[in-house]
Amino acid sequence: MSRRRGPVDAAAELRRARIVAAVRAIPHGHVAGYGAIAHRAGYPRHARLVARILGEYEGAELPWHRVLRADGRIAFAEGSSGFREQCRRLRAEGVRVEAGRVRMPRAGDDVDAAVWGWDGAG
DNA sequence: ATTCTGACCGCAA
DNA sequence: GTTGCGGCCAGAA
Repeated sequence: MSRRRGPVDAAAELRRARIVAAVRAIPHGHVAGYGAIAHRAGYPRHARLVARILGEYEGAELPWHRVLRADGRIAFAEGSSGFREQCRRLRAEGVRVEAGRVRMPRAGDDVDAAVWGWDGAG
């Protein structure tokens, strides 16, 4: 293949691998923000890259549904198939979703506190 | 190189 | 609570 094997591709693959690993590390029944995942993967300010990568893994074995926006809202447009699917999967593992959003501690102050923050259902 | 896009983020009003 | 806007950065055209 004529696929480039240079350092740029290598770096991109590493980013992808680290981000996927961070997503897989989210415990069952918990959620995390795009930015938090990026930060934890070692790439702060790469929230949009996380979103992009999740899209590539659509359907693959990856708990993509546990990734939400920083404010706890589902990133898909309300009513879209993606929105409904994510909502369904979250509820299936006991996460409380109200009006397309999950209660999350505020990101920004203490990143670590926000990373695996969950809805507090119980 | 330049331009456009996006499952985003933070802050201000 | 909401909306708007600038900032952010990798990928694709």
